Amino acid sequence: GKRVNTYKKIGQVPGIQVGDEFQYKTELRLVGLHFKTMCGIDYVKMGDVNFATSIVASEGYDYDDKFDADVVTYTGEGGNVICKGKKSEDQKMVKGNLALANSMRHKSEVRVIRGQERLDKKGKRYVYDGLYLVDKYWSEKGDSGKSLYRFKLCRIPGQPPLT
Amino acid sequence: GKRVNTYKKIGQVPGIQVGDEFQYKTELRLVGLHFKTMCGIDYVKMGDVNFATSIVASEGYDYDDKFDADVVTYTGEGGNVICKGKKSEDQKMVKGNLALANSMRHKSEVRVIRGQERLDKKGKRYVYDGLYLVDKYWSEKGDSGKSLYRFKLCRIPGQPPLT
DNA sequence: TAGACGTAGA
DNA sequence: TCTACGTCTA
Repeated sequence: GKRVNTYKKIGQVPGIQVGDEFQYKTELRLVGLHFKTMCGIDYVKMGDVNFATSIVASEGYDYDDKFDADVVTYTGEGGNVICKGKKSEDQKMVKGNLALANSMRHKSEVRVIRGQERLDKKGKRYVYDGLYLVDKYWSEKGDSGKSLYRFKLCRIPGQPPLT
Repeated sequence: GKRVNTYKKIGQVPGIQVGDEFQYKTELRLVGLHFKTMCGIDYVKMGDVNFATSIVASEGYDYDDKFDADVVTYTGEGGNVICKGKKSEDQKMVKGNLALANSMRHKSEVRVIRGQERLDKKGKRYVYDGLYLVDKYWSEKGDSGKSLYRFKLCRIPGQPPLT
């Protein structure tokens, strides 16, 4: 079985290879890839600053993330509707969004896990795509009229090819 | 590793022993004990009738379930508040509640999984307690003033003792 | 589309 | 207490 990594860290995870697949988000925690059950951006505090450790990006979902060869365009977190009748809000540069911005500034590696819709459309599976660097980010208006963040991540060369 | 059971069935699950522990609710699905990620009552249709396959009962939680030696008193599902401002409602004899009532009438076995709060209070773990029969159920007023169902389940004799 | 005994962290 | 790219069935 896979080795269990309980320590949240930046960069490569021992025993995990590019292309490894997982059936549930909780498995990502068991192996040490991504410790947040429901959040797309995980991060850890180094000194006084939060750095992103990993993101879970999903194809063909509401978030409009894009996978283009070795470039991922990822939508920030926050601003979503919880209760019917409430409006969505502008995303803020806090928590996971701030951690990704910090990772860009310090050129800190970010693990990318790709959530793939299953063919039977029953849930997702998760594939480890390797290490990326945040190249830039910007804010734009979403379909709701509220602003959201986009992060452009570029895959670090020299890793096994994507499957 | 554990054998993977993908077929939802009533009664004993191959390879699973009383006392087996699991860290996440999704693991219960992987081994075939309980297929619903968030619902406490799982069930399967036999002919025209839904029968309960399993319940996940939790100590020291809002639900006021009781574990007393070989008797479990379990609270039905439904009636909960989703949005702030909405009132809770009376529980209805549908879905999981109906399945448990059917299991009682037909003396059909129900697996009981016990959700235990961890000592560090970070989430729960799940222990398989074995097979039970529904002895009776009734409706009562909850703290909210709305009615809820209680199911009394009795452990079938001859199984390994509870840990 | 909504509803259900999920989980961890801020 | 609340949010957050959960996950399945009816």
